[in-house]
Amino acid sequence: MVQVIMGKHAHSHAIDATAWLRQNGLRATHGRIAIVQLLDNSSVPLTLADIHEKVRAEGCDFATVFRFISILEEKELVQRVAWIDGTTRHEIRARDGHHHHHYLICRTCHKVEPIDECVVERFESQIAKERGYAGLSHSLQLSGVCPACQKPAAKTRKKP
Amino acid sequence: MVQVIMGKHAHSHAIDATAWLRQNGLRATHGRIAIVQLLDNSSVPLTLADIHEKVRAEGCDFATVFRFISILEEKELVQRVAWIDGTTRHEIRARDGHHHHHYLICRTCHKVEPIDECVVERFESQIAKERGYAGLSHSLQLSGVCPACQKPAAKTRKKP
DNA sequence: GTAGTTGCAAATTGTTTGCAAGCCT
DNA sequence: AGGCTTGCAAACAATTTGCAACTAC
Repeated sequence: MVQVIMGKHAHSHAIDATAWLRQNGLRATHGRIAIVQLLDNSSVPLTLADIHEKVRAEGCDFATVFRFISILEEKELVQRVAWIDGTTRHEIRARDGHHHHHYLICRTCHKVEPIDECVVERFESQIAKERGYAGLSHSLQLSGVCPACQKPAAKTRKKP
Repeated sequence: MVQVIMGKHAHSHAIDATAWLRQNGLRATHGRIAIVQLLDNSSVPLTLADIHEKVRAEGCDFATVFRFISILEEKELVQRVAWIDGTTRHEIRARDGHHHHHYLICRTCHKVEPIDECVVERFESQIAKERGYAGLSHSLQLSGVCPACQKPAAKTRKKP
């Protein structure tokens, strides 16, 4: 699991998961609705295990999480993120009023803070022009040791 | 495996792997020397499988690669990189005359080009100051479709 | 000599698939 | 009703560990 510090873009208005699914040509089942709501409410990318842990209460199997996330990624509604700790995570694509952002991760307690600014965008267009690449996208993660974990007997410390 | 375009920083002078190991308090065994030389010569991060493939000829087992890379990462001599395709890769940390760089990856043919400039560095110190993080490092990858792959019958195209 | 390191193989963990039963439209 | 979706369990793949033999110092 992942500790989260809510960024400015945490939003109180959940999307209507059922409508969203139908709009995208997907059947609205109990488990899928739970998964979509979870992704929509999370300000950080989640692993399949994270998602399963939260929706198993609804009787939603791991295989369902796996297959449904695969479908969402094929349709490019969800994006796969290679996390610095080697896990593969998944986040819903930017919706209205959300722009994409990056993450600051504590190497000790694994806390994740979203970073709103994106310094890379201008650089990206420059590279596109100089090297002739099309459809550029990027992935940026910063990691370091957070203030709490810099104190000797930090209580937040976790396993590698 | 990974296709590589050599960047300006490809270097002909290999480091003395044995000396480097001893300087860092590590025993210089046959397998370790081969692994260090390989990492030192590569201009892109490698997976454990990539490394094993190259050093198995020296009779070096996968478990040795796994454990030795873990040791190097604990000592922060090697850095782990979450690659865009979900694989975990490893690269030796910047040495004299090498500054760290980032990568531009073609989503079609998987070609990797190093990028020398780093736009993130100034931003990094700003974040360190604002949020009190120590020992910041970052990982940035750009991906897109290279000029060759934008042509209809691109011969360089590869499997996803 | 001795502590650290290795190869081998097994254990563990994570990912993916097949299939009969169930649910959405 | 009918096809898409699910849960379960098994298959497959990747990562990690135990241990006796070996090697560097």
